[in-house]
Amino acid sequence: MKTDNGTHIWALPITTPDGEFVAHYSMRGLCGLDFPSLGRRPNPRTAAVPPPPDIHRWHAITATALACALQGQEPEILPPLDCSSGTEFQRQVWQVMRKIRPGQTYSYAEVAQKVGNVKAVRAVGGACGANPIPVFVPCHRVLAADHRLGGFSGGLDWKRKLLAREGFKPPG
DNA sequence: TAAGTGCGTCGTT
DNA sequence: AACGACGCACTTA
Repeated sequence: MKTDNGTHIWALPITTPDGEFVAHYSMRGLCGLDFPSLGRRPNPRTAAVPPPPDIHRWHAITATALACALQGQEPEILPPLDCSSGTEFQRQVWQVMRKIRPGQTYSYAEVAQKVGNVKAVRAVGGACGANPIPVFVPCHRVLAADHRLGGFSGGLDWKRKLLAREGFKPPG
């Protein structure tokens, strides 16, 4: 597969107890993660170009890290993350999210404050939705100010599930 | 309390 | 110029 700028992207599956995720890699690192699709499963054999050794190595790390994260634990090591698809603002937001520990949550407003633009609350929501690497860039730990869930591009069920596995207690 | 409306504000397309 | 994974103030029931 290729992107518009001609860069190769490799898609490799990861089987977990929660279904088959798909990890996407550029030469720079992990650049995307898809939740299990309930539809037809992708065929990993359709890659036109065989993945370079680096990517095999990263993929092994990703698989381990994902298994760990799905149990609510913080992975010891991650593959390099390629966030180059994002704008400057989005990368700032994603960077802030990466500092949120499992079970800890921020509000969209708090993230906006962390990036130094308290008024960009709604834009933060947009940046969360544009996050290409959910789970590892934990946008599921960003909630509405009233502690409701807000949204989740992967589906609110996943947001609930990920938070629950981290021990987060939703307000009664 | 709960639910609904209106609006400011910002980044992205 | 239009649209949101927001947040707040402010009605209504």
